[in-house]
Amino acid sequence: MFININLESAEPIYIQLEHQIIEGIAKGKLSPGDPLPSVRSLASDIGINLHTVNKVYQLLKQGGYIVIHRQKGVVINPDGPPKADEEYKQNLIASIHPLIAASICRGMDEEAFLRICKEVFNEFTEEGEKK
Amino acid sequence: MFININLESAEPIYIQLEHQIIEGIAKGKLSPGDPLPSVRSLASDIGINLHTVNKVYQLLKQGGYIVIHRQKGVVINPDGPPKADEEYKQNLIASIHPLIAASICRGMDEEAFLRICKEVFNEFTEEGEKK
DNA sequence: TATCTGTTATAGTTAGAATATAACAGATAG
DNA sequence: CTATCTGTTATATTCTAACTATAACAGATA
Repeated sequence: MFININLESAEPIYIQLEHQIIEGIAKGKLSPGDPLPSVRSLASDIGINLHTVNKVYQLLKQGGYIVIHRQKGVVINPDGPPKADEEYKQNLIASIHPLIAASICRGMDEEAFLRICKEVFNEFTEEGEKK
Repeated sequence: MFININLESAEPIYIQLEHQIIEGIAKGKLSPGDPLPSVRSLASDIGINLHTVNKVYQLLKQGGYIVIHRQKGVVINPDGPPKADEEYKQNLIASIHPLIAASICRGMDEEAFLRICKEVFNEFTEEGEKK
């Protein structure tokens, strides 16, 4: 796997892991139908507890990113994650809100902020091409 | 004050308070030089502990949003917060990164994401006009 | 039968968040 | 001078989240 956990980070391990798997999907490193390691193997792989991995899998399942076949294993949702609905967008706005407020305070205008967003988008679409 | 804390939220009180003050600055409700309540009065105002308020003031001071005159009180930084530097932008990118990854997974394209950002920006610039 | 899967249960440690109470030093108003 | 305000520091406690550890269970598979 491409997982890289920073145990010193203030960001909880399970959040780091969740983000990296979601980013793996966004970049096309993980495609619908692809298998994910078992909770035990992934846990020993990155040197953490299996419960932490299980927690992440539950969150990803809840988010529609993965499907869990009880005794088969974990698979990236063959249908892909559900499309962004109104609830998702509201949460997204709530997350972006404080970032934009701080950026405005620090003298960034809309254009500068959007440029940064575009850069991040390019990072994903470019790496999607590579594969 | 315009502060509104949700004690039931999973988001820590001190984060909520910090965000709301920063948003107050971004919207022009708080202008450079404006005084902020003392840690004790604001704490009793919103029904929380003075140490929680003090923690927020320390964070805001560290971020350059406010200036603390030991026995006078707390004031919005007369020079305004420092401009966004490279470090700030890197942190901003790190914060936006997982949001964009999740949005891509959920079928949002760059245009849809930028539109939401623009909406949030309008919320600030519009309210800035009101004042 | 042995081994793998996710799942559940229980218990422990550690750290962060929030509160409570108290005290200190400098400034200010009476 | 005294009383009161300011931010600041210290100490202690409570509660929860995050993480780990060990064990067991049920279903599937080789």
